[in-house]
Amino acid sequence: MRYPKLFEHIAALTPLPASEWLKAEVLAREQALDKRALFLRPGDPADRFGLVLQGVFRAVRVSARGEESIKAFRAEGELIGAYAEMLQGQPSMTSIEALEPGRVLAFQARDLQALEAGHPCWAQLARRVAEQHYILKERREQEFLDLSAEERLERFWQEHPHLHGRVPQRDVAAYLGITEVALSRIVSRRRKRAE
Amino acid sequence: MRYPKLFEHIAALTPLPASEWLKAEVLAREQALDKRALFLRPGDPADRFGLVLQGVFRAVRVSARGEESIKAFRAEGELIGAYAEMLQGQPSMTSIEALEPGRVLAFQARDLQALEAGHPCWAQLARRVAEQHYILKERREQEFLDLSAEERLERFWQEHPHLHGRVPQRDVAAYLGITEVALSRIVSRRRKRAE
DNA sequence: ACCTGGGCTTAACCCAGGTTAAGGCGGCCT
DNA sequence: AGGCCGCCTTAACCTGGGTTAAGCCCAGGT
Repeated sequence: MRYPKLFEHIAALTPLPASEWLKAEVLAREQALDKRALFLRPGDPADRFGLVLQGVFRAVRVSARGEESIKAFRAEGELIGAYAEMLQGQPSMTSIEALEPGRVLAFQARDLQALEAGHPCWAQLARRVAEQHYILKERREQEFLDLSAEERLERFWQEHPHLHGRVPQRDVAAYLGITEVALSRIVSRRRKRAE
Repeated sequence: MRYPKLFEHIAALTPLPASEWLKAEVLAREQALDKRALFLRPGDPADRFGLVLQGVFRAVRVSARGEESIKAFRAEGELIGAYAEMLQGQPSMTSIEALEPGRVLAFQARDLQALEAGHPCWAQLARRVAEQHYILKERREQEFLDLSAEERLERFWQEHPHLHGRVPQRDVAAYLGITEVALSRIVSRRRKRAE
C-alpha cells in the first residue's frame, strides 16, 4: 500500500477493505503541481478528480463578467474536482488551482465506476461523499442567509484553522463573497476593537 | 399501487422495480396538513421525511436572533425533511411548514433503511438524492457569490415558475436572503423600468 | 543596492439593502 | 356594515460593502 494515511482517512467515511483500496491505487497517478498550476481548467471534461497529498488548492468559478469567486479550499486528504459537473456529465466550469507547490493522487472517474461493479463499498463511498458535500454546502448556504460578512469571516477561521497563513487574504474575500478591500476593512475594524 | 405518479417521478432518478415501490408504499402513511401546519418542527428528531402529494411547503431555519430564512420551497413530487440533520443523526433545526392545505406521504427513515437491506435500488436512490440535493445547493451557493439580490430574484422565477402565486412575497425575500422591504423595492424598481 | 511586482491597506465617494414606521388594500369574521 | 388582520408598499434615514485610486511593504531578481 503506497498511501496508508490516505486509506485511513477515507476508510473513516465508510468500511473500505484494504484489498479494494489497493485496486484503486494502481489506477491512480501521482501528479505534481507548481504553485499557480491548474489541476483542472474551465472547459476541460470533468472526468477526473484527485486526492490532495500535499498543498492547498482552491476551486474557482469565473463569472461571465470575469470576477472570480471561490467555491472551496482543499488541503491534504481532501478531494478536488468539478464534482457537480461530473455528476451532470458537463464540462468543468470550475478551475482548480494550487496555492502552493503540491501533489495530488489523480483518478479517472470511469476507473472508479469500474470498481463499483466489483464491490459495493465503492457505491457506498460515493454516497457518503455526496452526503458530506451536501452537508457542507448547506452549512455555507445558511451562512449566506443568516450572517454578515464579518460573522462569515469569523466562522471561516473557526472551521478552517488549518488554512491559516496558507491562503492569501484576497482569496478569503472571494470565498466570503466580498472584495479584498471590504475584507481588509473588516480585519482592521476588528483589530481596533481588540485593543 | 396507490401512487403511480409518484412512482414515475422517483423512478426517473434511478431504476426502481415496481415491486420495491410497493414495499415502500405499505410503510408510508398519508398525512394531511392545514395551511400553516408544521410537518416538522425544530427540536423534533429528524427521523422522518415526506413526499409532497399536494401543496407547497417551506423549509425554514430560525436563527439565534429570531430571524427566519428559507432554505427551500417544495411542491408536488418533491421531498420534505431535515435532510442534513438526518444524515448527522441530529434533531431537526429546520421547521417545515405548509403554505397551503396539503398532503404528504410520510416515511420513517428507519423503514427505508430496512428496505436498503433487501434491494440495492434503495441505496442507489439514496445516492442519487444526495447528489441532486448537492447540485441544487451548489447552484444556490454560486448565486450568493456572484449575483445581486435583483439578479437572484430573476433566477428564482426562472427556476421556480410553478411557485408563481403560491408563495407570499415575504417568503421569497427570506429565500433570497433579503428583507421583504428590500424585495418590494426591487419589484417596484423593475416595474418602473418595464414601462 | 536598486527596481519590480504582488499583496495588502487606506481613503473618498456611491449605492444597495437594512431599519423603522406609517399607511394601503383586500379578505374574512361577527 | 364595520373592524380586524395579513400582506404589501412607500418613505426617510443609516450602514455595510463596492469602486476607484493612491500608496505601502516586502520578497525576489538583477
